[in-house]
Amino acid sequence: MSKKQLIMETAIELFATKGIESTSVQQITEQCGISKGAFYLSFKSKDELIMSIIDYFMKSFTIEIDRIVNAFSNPNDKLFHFYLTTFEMMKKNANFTEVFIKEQLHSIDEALINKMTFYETFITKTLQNIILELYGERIDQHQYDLSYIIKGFIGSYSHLIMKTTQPLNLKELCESLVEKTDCIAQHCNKFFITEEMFKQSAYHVVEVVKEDIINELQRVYKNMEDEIILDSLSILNEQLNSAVPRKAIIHGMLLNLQQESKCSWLCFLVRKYFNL
Amino acid sequence: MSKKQLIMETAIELFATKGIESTSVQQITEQCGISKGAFYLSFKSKDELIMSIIDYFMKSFTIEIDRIVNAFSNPNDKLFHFYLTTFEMMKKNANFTEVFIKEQLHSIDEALINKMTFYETFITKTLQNIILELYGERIDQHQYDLSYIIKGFIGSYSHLIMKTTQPLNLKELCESLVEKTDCIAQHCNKFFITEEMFKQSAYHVVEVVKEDIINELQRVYKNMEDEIILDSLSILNEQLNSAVPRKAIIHGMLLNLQQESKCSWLCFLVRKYFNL
DNA sequence: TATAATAATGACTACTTGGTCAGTTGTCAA
DNA sequence: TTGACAACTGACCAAGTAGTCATTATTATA
Repeated sequence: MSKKQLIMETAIELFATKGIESTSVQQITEQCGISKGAFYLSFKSKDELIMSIIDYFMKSFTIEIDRIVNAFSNPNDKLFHFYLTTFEMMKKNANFTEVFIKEQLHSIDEALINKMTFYETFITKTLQNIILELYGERIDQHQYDLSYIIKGFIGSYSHLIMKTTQPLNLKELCESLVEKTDCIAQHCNKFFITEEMFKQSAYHVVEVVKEDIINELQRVYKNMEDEIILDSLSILNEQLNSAVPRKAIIHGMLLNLQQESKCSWLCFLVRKYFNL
Repeated sequence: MSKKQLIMETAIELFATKGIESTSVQQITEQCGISKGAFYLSFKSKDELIMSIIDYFMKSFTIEIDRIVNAFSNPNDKLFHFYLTTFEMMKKNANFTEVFIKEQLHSIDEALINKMTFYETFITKTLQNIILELYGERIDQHQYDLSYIIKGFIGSYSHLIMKTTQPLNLKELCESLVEKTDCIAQHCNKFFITEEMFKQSAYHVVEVVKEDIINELQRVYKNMEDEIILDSLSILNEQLNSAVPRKAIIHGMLLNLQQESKCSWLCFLVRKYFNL
């Protein structure tokens, strides 16, 4: 395990029990068994550590949701696995989830807020797509309420998951939630949230821009050694800067890269950018 | 406005924007236009201030929920007003709600945790009673899921209420939520939360004990001047310590006291204690 | 083995925090 | 006008904070 990872994991543990503000860098380094100076070799500030942790988990979560939703064609399965993946990720990263639920992070860097908006918007968008696929025209203006209701289910039951020590049958839970979602979509007539309200409160238009991809590409490039991976990254870079990018080449390069977990986020961005 | 109230209100405002931990006593006193010393005349520590704020709002909320639910006999109205009162209280105390949502308060005094448990349990119990009155036998084991679902609705839509600046028709929202609650209660078959799971995670048996009432009574007594109120408190005290308390007398004293808002919590405790 | 390069240390600084307390101010009855 | 009392002040303290940097240890290379 790299020093960076050690610090992040230790920090999450401490954050979860004592809160972010009340955990000092000193305590983190003591728990890690390293010196204070060593900490500042990995992160240039405490804020950067916090940012990194949040960014890391939000990326994993976003990638995983995207992967699992695309893995199923039946919209019913999509909804089921949207629930299931969410709960599983929360349970797997219980410590982080706890921190995240507890501290809605005031202030902190504006860059982080923008990133968070991106992640949140993407997940909301994914959920909206599932709802529309599932219920289509029929649902009409109900779709925005449904989105809130689904998030309400997740919020409420996630508390249960975090609290309980006994093992839970998450699949059973998700099946019951799909039933309940269906039930509301089929039988309810009164809606409250209008399109305008929804967009104002939850739906920021966030586009992947070429610059983000190039940045991520350069970041990844530095940490790679395998020749095919490096070459794939170069070719991808050429295609990105080309006036007429060829989708087949990009597609192939993504297949090359998807073996490497460090490239997941890059692949995600590229797929969204080219609608692949 | 008393100095105590000034400090509390100023603190809530600052807490809401910067977070509890990041707000210093210095900043609070500066904003109030008082000295640091003056702060410590009203509160013996920052923690006590935090405790007082939370306690104050949770008391108000608990009393209000209890009042409004008892004001209606039709269980459908009860559920509607449970939703409505919750949202209205949240909106009215938006700043506090924000702090409360954002910071799930790690550590802090054990006494506070016990108090919170009491408030939460009482509200959960109230909600369970409404559910049982509404759906009775029919609902059977679904009742625990329903409780989680209702709380999920509240959690999710409260975010909307806090975010949006435009005025919302809360009654319309609550009607739609009652419809959705009904819908799930009537049509869904799959339940997830068992009685055991529910009790373990959310339902602590909390009894009002005589000692709590006596403490509250003495606290209130010191701050009163009206003769009838003072006498009513004395009589209530006698009845509490009597071997055979007479409900009619207690009932009458509560009627005397209920004019005085400072006695609300005392009245609430007494009513729960004697099942009035 | 000698040398260069990198990794890691922890005493240190500059600053903020919650909390105290000797002293000042204001009030009001005698 | 006096004096007693409470309300209030803010310099001060000990403890803790994030972050730095001269120094030392470790490793890789020649």
